[in-house]
Amino acid sequence: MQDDAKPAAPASGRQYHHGNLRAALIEAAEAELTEKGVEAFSLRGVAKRAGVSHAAPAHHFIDAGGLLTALAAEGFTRFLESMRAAQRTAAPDPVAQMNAAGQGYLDFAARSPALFRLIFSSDRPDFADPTLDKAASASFLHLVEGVRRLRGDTGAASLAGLLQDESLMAEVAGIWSVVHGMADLMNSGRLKYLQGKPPEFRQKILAEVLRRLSAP
Amino acid sequence: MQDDAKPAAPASGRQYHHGNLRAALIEAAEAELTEKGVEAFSLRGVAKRAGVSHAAPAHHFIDAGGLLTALAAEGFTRFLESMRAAQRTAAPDPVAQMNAAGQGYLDFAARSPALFRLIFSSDRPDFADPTLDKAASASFLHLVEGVRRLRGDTGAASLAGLLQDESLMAEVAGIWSVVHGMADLMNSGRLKYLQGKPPEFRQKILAEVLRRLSAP
DNA sequence: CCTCCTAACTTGACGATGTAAAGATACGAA
DNA sequence: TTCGTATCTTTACATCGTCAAGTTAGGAGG
Repeated sequence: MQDDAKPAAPASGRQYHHGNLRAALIEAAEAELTEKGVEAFSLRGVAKRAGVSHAAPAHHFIDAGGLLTALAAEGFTRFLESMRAAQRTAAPDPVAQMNAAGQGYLDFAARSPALFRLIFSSDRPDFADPTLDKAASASFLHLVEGVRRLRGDTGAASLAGLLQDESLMAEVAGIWSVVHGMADLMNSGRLKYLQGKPPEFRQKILAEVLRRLSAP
Repeated sequence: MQDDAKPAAPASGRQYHHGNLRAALIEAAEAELTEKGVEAFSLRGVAKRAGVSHAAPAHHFIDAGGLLTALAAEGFTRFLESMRAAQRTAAPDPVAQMNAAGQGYLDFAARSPALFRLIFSSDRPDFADPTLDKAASASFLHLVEGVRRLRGDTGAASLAGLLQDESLMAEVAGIWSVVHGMADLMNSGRLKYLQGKPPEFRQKILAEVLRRLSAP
């Protein structure tokens, strides 16, 4: 009889203490999100997936938005990791790195469309939440640093200082906009033309656009 | 006694025949959307706004998605008109025209954020609907024509022909991506930096990006 | 003018949803 | 061993979208 394994699922029937319900709920929430989409997401459906009663989530998250907030934080972490992973396989020069980051951005959107929509186009996550705010800011800072290397800006700088550099932020806004726009249009299916094409195609377009944007 | 005015609201209490409920529902739906957002949109709330029973919409739209589909079609029409309006006040050369179209794009997103999210980031409207498809395609074609003028492409061409022009479509995808990305990031509040700035600021960024993208 | 057909709208009901309140259980400290 | 408390279940309620059946009114045909 499963003695010390802290079984995630009861051997028969139910058990009161799940052991690690919070993490299980976040995992179930992602499955629910992937299958139903952000707009049809159901908290009771998540509970069912995790094998607990429909009111169990309330003890780990204040409400449905709270669960989606936690999931969004996890989403941003994976989003950043997707960019980093792509950059690891690329040449070390700033242009190649920025290009790879963009590819990682698009990869994430293609691989986790529901999560992408949750973190970029939903009102439900609470961005005042410290955990989510930290995860989102980390992604933003990663982009800013990439642009700084692109411009040859050297040395460390405070976040407040970076935000006041109008020239830098204008370039950040421009570059982020292209990449995000392409990802979002692909993801929502509004740019049907991009959908049928192989990944190399969007890569070529993105590379060309970034090349023009980062030209002196 | 209001004889031929076809009053939209009953003089006292309710009346069975509204007269023009379909249009009134679409109008009410936009108000509901603006106040509650796409994700908290309620069909019963729309009915209440229009002053009819909760089941009345069913006789004009198959379901909630049907109403949102009609509203999305109207949204695309206004979206296109917003671009056209901005272009009318601009110089006639292709570059200025494309710039103005981009400004109209951003203006629409800023003025009608809920409608913008409905037409670009929601699964609820049914894009297989002929009316919505026509409205969405009109906006897309408008963009393609603008890019063609930018490239100096002359003469008429079939839609099928344009879609097969890889070089053209790549440029369309690039330009649309920047403008859309900037609009979406502003709209969702994910690029906080852009939010506080005056409209002229985003105009300058967009103009600079478009200039680089349309350079030979 | 009257009748009646039918579209337009209301009423009532159903299952599903999010969340609050109260009860049940089991872990862990004393 | 006892007991406090965190964890989870059960029950309950308001609200949601949608279906079915009933009610009203506008208009065509006599």
